[in-house]
Amino acid sequence: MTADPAAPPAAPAPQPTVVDVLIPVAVDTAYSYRVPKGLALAPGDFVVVPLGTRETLGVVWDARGAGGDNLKQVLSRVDWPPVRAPLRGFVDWLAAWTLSPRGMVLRMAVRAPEFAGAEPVRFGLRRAGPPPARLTPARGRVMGVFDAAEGEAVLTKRALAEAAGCSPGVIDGLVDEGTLETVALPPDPLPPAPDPEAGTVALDPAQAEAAARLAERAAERRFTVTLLEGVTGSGKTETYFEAVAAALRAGRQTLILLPEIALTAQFLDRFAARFGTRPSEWHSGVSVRRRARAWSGIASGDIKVVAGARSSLFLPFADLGLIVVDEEHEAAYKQDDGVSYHARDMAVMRGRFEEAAVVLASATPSLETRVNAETGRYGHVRLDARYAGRSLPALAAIDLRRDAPPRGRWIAPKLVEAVAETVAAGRQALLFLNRRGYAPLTLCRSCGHRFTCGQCSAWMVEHRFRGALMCHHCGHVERKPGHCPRCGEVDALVACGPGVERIAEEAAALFPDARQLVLSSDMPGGTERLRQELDAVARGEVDIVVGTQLVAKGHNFPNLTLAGIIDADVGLANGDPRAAERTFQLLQQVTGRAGRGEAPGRALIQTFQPDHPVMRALLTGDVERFYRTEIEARQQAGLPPFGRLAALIVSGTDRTAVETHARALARAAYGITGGDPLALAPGDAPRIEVFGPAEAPIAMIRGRYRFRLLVKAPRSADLQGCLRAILAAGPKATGSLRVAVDVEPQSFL
DNA sequence: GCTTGAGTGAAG
DNA sequence: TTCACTCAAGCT
Repeated sequence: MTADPAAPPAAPAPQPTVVDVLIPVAVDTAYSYRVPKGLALAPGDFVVVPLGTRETLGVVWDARGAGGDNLKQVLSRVDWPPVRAPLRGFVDWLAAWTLSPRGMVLRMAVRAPEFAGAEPVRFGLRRAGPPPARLTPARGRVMGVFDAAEGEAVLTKRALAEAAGCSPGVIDGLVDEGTLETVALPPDPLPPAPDPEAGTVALDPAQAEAAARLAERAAERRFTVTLLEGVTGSGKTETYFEAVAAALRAGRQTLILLPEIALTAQFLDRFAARFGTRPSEWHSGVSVRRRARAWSGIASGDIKVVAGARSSLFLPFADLGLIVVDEEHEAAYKQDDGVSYHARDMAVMRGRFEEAAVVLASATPSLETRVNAETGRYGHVRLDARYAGRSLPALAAIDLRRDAPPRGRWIAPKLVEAVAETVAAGRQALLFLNRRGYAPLTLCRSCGHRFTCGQCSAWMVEHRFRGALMCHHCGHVERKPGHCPRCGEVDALVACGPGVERIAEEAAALFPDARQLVLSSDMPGGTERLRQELDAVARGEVDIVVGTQLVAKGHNFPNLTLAGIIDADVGLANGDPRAAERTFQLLQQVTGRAGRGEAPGRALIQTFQPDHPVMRALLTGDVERFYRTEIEARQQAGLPPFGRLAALIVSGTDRTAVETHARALARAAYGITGGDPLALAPGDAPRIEVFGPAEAPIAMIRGRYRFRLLVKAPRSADLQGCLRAILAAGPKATGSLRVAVDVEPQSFL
């Protein structure tokens, strides 16, 4: 990091002799340090301070005048752009809201510059002396590369080795002989800034009007939140791009938040088509070097648009004018480990601190956001028709009580027929089932033994590709045995029920000539491979896609005309108060994948409950009625956004310890809130209530037992204060036991 | 989060 | 006695 344009001019104000420095570790209070004579420090400055035996990076949080004699001294000031007041305010607020130590929140904001400080200089090679005395064939090829290049060529070692078809060792040898020399390469120039006038996109009148309203918000220098609600394929992205253009024209920066998996080449290319260049990317797949460069570019204000995953919320924007949260209903925006926060809600607050416009975009908004839009807390812009006159897919249910597939098969005859027609027409078909693995249950035909997880008693799911049985609850894996562990019978194990792998097997047998791809989050290769495969589907390299929920996320497959839902009832019965909302959102997104190109699409939904409100809403398109019912149910239950909800999570490796601790914590909570765990009054009760152990079953997640105590409060209650009091009064967690707080998404305004 | 120092227990 | 490990406290 070099020059610092954002730094305040040499302060005329009296220099503080003591500063409070927040350190990116798990402490909540900023520590006071003495300022050495001659060092000018202002709030937001990065500094190096002694902490215990080590030295650590910190940020000046407050510059109070004087005081304290036996304080340690600030070691030095680090020449990076300071953390601006809006980001400092955001860090403080987020820490208070999530009840996390402020240092931990700061950590999320300063993890990147640690890379920046270590940014390595890259070296190149150029010709410096006479050819070597001993000219081997490999050396000759290296010299040939320089001969072929014009003028003073400077090449990286890797590029040179590749061009010459030799190993890097050959090049090192030439450097030793003095034929070549290493020179520092200038840093890559930043990519050109996005140009709001670069691409012309034809918007239809409805889109143009919506775009104008969003652009107006983005051009203002004030905090607003607007819900952009548009059916899948209505051109939401192109519409909010106009808000991005407005922010660019106003000279301010934009952050586009996307669920990690939606950050594909496809999205970046759409952006490039409109703005002439790709946005800066920010997610876990971006290399350290590129992150470091992005961080400084964002801090200096040179980078105007960032497309990123939830961690990009903490980037040091110099002048943030617009935050877009795409697919705002996505559960992936919720961070569960470490500081637990909901990125959509935090985006709203970041916007508030930055005086920026916030746009929440979704085809199926979350209930919280929908209610906030209806009550006028958020603006509401709607796109009701598909772009360019394209129609929504034709939807039909396949009633599994009447039109069931033959025994041992899962794809109903009607759906088989539809897939055959689709593939024959040169189009793509999607078979969707939200269940990973081959079969959710394995049992012994001879003795009836069910394979359950030894750690948490959930069913073990067979994964045939891997030859393993897996517990989706706690991650426990074991090899699939050849015989029954109870009665010893050989070859008696049967797989019950379908998973995506089994559907893929069935589809492969039914359509042997079709090119098929299975997409599931547990497939090897990680997110990078997944991104590539999604792009391959978009390019039409696959006829039949068999996938779990990740195929629903923000992808445009122009040649996909059929969506078949294998089992629409999955997830409706699992006791989660959001089950219906989640299922509706998921199925709406999946069916919406069909017919986004020129050819019309259709969706077939296999279900045992065609009369369920979720199915009715999907089939009739009467979304309003569905939302109405769900919102009323929330209101009745006093759940967000009508009430406030948090969970105290007790976790540990010892089941009994977790249970006793949770009970003790619950007792402390009852003492403070006066709640009765077994007689919960619904609605806006005047006191905070705790759902006790009786209602909160113990779960096992990633090898740890976990107990959730739900704390419910009316909107007006001081939930954070109450949680703090409970934590202070409750027993102290020790050893592997941990107590975390999870504040559920809701509205702040 | 990280370091440190106390405490524990098994091997030497 | 020594090493290897876990655990809890404190860091300005």
